[in-house]
Amino acid sequence: METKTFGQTLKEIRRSKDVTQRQLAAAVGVDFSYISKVENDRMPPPAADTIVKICEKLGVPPDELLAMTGKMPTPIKEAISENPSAQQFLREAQTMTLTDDEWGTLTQQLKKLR
Amino acid sequence: METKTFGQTLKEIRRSKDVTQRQLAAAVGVDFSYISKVENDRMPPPAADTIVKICEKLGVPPDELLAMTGKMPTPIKEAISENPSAQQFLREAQTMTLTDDEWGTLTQQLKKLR
DNA sequence: AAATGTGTTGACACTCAACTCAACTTTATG
DNA sequence: CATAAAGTTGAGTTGAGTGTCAACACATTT
Repeated sequence: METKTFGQTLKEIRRSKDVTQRQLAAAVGVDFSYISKVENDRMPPPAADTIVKICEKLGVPPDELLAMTGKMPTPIKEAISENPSAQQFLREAQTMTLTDDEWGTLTQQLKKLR
Repeated sequence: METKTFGQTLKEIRRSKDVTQRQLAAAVGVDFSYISKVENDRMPPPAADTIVKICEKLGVPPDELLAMTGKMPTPIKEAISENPSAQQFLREAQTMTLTDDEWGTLTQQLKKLR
């Protein structure tokens, strides 16, 4: 399973939207040379919040790119940090080492809560 | 609700176990003066992994101290980072801004999975 | 009182992520 | 070809996090 890198993926999305590195960088608030390096995997992926901004400019949901990096946007991290119940949940979950399917089940049950 | 600080809590636990700052520091692998500062809240709480080591030496579960800091130990963070399904779950959870009770419910359902 | 054990403080150091800046090269356009 | 736009590269910067080191102070023991 040859998986695309973060940089390759970003480059493809950006090009498909006909956006230059400079345009993207300006919209996001970083230097364009940084975008170049990220796209060529000469630097690790940007901070989660920067990824979110990138996806906003490119008009795509951030989920795919975020998932590739294993990073979580600040709002989510804060929500967890401030919530002992959530932390408790995560510690339990980790000791159980859930499968993907099990996480899916939980996501379903999550939606049923409302 | 006057909440105890991290430093106060740590100091109490350490003293209750009759351990000196130097003993604790040596066991954990940090300078004893650092322990002093943390206990007096002159520095922010240590990294999550250091907190875990501290609790090991003191023979208490790390949950309480970890919860006070809103930090997550490396193993848990990695488990999430490597798992897109878990991230998906957390993003959903965050957009819903769950209550404590709802987190509790999920923790129950989590246990029922096995 | 001297020595030893314990705790406190101020200043400084080290690491890493996440970038920026300046110079250069490559590609597209008139 | 000339010019400009777009992309690449190496070196340096910045802030947050996580501590260290040396000096001192206080308490206890011998």
